Amino acid sequence: MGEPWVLHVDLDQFIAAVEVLRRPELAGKPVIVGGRGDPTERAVVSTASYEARAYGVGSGMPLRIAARKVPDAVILPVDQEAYLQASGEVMGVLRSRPGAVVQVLGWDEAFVGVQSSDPEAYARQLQEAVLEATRLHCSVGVGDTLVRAKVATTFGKPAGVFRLTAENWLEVMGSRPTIDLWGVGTKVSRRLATLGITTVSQLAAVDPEVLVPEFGPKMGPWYAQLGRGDGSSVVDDTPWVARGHSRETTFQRDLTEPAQVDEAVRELVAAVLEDVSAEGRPVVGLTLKVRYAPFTTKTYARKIPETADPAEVLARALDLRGKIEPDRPIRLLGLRAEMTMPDESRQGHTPTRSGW
DNA sequence: TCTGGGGTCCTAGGACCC
DNA sequence: TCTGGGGTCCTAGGACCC
Repeated sequence: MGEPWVLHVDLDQFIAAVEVLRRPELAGKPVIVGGRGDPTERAVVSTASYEARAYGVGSGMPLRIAARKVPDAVILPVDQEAYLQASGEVMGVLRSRPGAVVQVLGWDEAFVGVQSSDPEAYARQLQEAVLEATRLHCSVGVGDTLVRAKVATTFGKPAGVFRLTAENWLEVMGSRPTIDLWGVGTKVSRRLATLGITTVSQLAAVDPEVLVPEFGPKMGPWYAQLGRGDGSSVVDDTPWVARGHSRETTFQRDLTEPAQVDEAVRELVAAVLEDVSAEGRPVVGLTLKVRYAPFTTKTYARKIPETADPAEVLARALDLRGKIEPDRPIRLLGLRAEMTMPDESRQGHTPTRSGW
């Protein structure tokens, strides 16, 4: 049987790889996938192939900039259906592995809980199975906690296997900046730096209570634990149930007319309602997030009486829309509509931060 | 260079109740 | 007349991830 291990499986350049599979002539070329595939539009890069990354292109970069960096790149539109299909096949392979408990984290990654006396061998067999069934390569992190397995994958890329446990965590991660941790971004790493904490080993050594005044009672101790790589090692395969749904758009040209804003709200609300109704669940909360030019965000939120009636939800949303700066000129860059569903209707688990 | 779109969770502060 | 302190709910705003 062996001891319990957490494996973290991450597909290599997933979206670009799926595109190359159906267009073999793109193999070896710089491929960039983003937006509608038009670099003159406001959009960003979803994924770049390794060939394109060599030019300094990465996810999140404006498509316009990416196109300038790689003049002969092949730029393709995002095709969610195709990625969802491929993702489903990969997850199916993972679930068919002996003794595997699979917790899906996104299109292209999952935790796999196993009992094994040779987790590296298990990981390589898993890679071979995925490759044979889908022709996609993946990297695998092996760990004694979820956090360590997740971070380990970085060192396994591409197509490799890497193990991180309590034993080698500090040796491998100790001198690295805190931003390399899963859950620490630019803002938090900067705030940690003001406390004199810049490396993982410094974070690992800190008294959790010291972080409470800066980050609060939950997040403070959580960051200290993250520095040590500690935490849960339970892989939970309970089906995931969404807490809410949302839609967001960025306008190719800023909106300035109230009627345009009305129309945009109607469209977004209708789109979110489709997702919610597809699950047959009611709505209990509405949020409109407005991106005003130049780059300030405002949030307008309302609890509403539980309802599954689309007309009712739309009416409440239009009422909320009335709060969008009625008394000053409008310049809207983007808009997001969110709906939340009741907690009671959730049966599955959520991969919460505190549950890591 | 100028920043997508879909999610999750945490925190602060005000309102209200006892 | 002046005013404590705890609990809970709600709204707004942030931060992070893929």
